[in-house]
Amino acid sequence: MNHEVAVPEAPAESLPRKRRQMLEAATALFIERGYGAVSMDVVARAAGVSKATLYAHFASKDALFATIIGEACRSNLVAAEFYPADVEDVAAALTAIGGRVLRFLVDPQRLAIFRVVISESVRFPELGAAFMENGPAAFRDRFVDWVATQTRAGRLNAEDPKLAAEQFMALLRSGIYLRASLSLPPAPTEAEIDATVNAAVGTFLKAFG
Amino acid sequence: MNHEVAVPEAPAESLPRKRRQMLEAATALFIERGYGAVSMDVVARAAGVSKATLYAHFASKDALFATIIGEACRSNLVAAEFYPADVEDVAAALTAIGGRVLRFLVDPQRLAIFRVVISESVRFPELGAAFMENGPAAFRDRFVDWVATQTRAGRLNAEDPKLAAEQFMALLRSGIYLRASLSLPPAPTEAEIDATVNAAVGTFLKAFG
DNA sequence: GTCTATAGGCCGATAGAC
DNA sequence: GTCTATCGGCCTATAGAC
Repeated sequence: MNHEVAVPEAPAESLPRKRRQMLEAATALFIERGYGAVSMDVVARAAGVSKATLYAHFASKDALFATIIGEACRSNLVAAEFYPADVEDVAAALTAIGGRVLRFLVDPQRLAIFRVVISESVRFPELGAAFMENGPAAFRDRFVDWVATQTRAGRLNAEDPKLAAEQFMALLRSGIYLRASLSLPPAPTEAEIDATVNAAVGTFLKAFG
Repeated sequence: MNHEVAVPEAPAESLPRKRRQMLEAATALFIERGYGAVSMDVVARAAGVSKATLYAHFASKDALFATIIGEACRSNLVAAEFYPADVEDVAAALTAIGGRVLRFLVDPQRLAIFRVVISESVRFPELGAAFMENGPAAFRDRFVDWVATQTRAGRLNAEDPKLAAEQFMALLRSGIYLRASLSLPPAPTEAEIDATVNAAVGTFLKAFG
């Protein structure tokens, strides 16, 4: 088995029909069941192609897996409009950002991706790196800038914006997130999510407000 | 495949020699490689027994896995002597507790158990429950009591001790823990661990001191 | 490029001797 | 209880026709 499989840098565009079918089927299956529980037979059947066709496009199961999960690690939490420099109420802004992030984190599909990445990161080191780079680190870098901006504007007081940003992200993961990660019912309710975000904002502002 | 496999409540004592060999070999293998990557042939060979003997003791691979990982989820972080009621310096006490917890969390073997549990929790729901109950929840319950005690003594000011305890645990997992969970080098250094604990204690005390 | 068919191996689990 | 030997199935990957 060859584990030196690169994770592609950017998503492909306007793929041929069959290739798109294979990627979509494999993405759903790998995210739902993980690496070991998905066979190339099942991927091929779900995509409506033969196994030989699958192997014509992807050199191995490893390559297919790394391609797909690496792509699935990308998030949409870094769009600039989520982090306005001028805010009237910093608590409300933090609550909005935190709510967006935590709802993203506890989304069942995102949790499934997280489970797959964390469990295969030992065998596919580039997977953990791609996840970190495109997910948590990308968000953190954007959020660090926002915290620094608010500190310069006198609305926050974070000596070390990077530390403050990491701690805010950590506070969002308190309580319900671990339970959701471990697939434990009940699923987080909207009320729980809001309460967790509000508590995180409260503690963050006592420390850095 | 039968997924309704119970996780045992207590560790067995004075096991027959071969049974102990099987349990030890299987524990190491499952923790290191996960469920899918370990075969019963390999377990039997590592334990120095035949596969038939393995199946004489454990009804299926599922049963063996649930037995072993459920047992491995137990932690030793709840011993009463770690949480003295009378403390001179609450910051120092928090730092001691936090250091113990975070060093426990980033220990390579514990991280490996966490990876296995989180990835198999979908297929083995009782595994996630056993992990939560014997690990994070057991520690949290003990720590909640300590926070409540310190609040009554006037050394902390936590209106909601459970929330405060959850947030302290979350703050400990900020920064280095996610990186370590994803198997990303470099491994956390002692200095990083201490800095993370100190930062968690600082933020916690600003909010609840 | 895409198919059918299959090679070759490892899997979980069991039969039967002792 | 423990062993050797093996079953039937599914796995990754490929050969060869079109």
